Amino acid sequence: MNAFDVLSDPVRRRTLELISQKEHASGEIVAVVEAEFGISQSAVSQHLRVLRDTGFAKVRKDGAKRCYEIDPSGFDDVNDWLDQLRHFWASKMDALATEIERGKRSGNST
Amino acid sequence: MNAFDVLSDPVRRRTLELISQKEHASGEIVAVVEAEFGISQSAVSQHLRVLRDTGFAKVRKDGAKRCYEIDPSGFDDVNDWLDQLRHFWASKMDALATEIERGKRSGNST
DNA sequence: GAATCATATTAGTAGTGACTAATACATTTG
DNA sequence: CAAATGTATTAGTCACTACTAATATGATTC
Repeated sequence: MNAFDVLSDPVRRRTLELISQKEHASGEIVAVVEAEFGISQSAVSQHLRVLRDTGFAKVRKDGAKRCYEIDPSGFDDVNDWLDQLRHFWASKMDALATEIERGKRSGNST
Repeated sequence: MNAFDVLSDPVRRRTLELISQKEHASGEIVAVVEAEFGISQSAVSQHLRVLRDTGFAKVRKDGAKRCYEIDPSGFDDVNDWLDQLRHFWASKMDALATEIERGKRSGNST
């Protein structure tokens, strides 16, 4: 499964949101996702496996618990691809400057 | 279909690569994708529809031809989500500075 | 060491979406 | 207009993946 497929699942995106803020035990993730999506512990565990296997999450053992934290390396392919696209259209589209700058800066000196 | 689902398909990603560089007629896209992926005109047309419907591509009529160009607005959700995640882990992870700066130093939205 | 807690794995199922084949629609050309 | 070109749509099929239920594994507690 490639990086884009990983991010295409809403449960995995929510999980990444959680572990990007701070490390979370599997059980904590299960609690949140179970509440929000209504799926089982098993399902969450399978998603966590995907995140591990694809380099989006790292695990640490803490007794019987498994603590998950985000692993940015999983995003490399996605970032690279998006950057590549932006490179092309940024060099062509000017009327899009607003679009592109949106959310980055509120004033520029050009 | 949401933005992440759109990007999870390799044919659609390839199509976005093509039309991000310059406008292309449907037939040109079909030619490339048919060669690289071995799928039919119909399949490509269905992918183009998805890209239109989700704000990733804009179409212009040119006689019987349909010219597709990229529409950056489709990427907004993806960019926002990725930015949000980066915001959190950026405040925590330091060894990642390189990763984060890459793509920002050019002044583009990420 | 049995019971319990925390998580992972496995087998089987169902829904989604990507595909083909056929056809429709729209435009250009003879 | 008829034929040809260019693209879109539709119906049906198949593969994939997310899910549940059941079970396994592994750590903690009594």
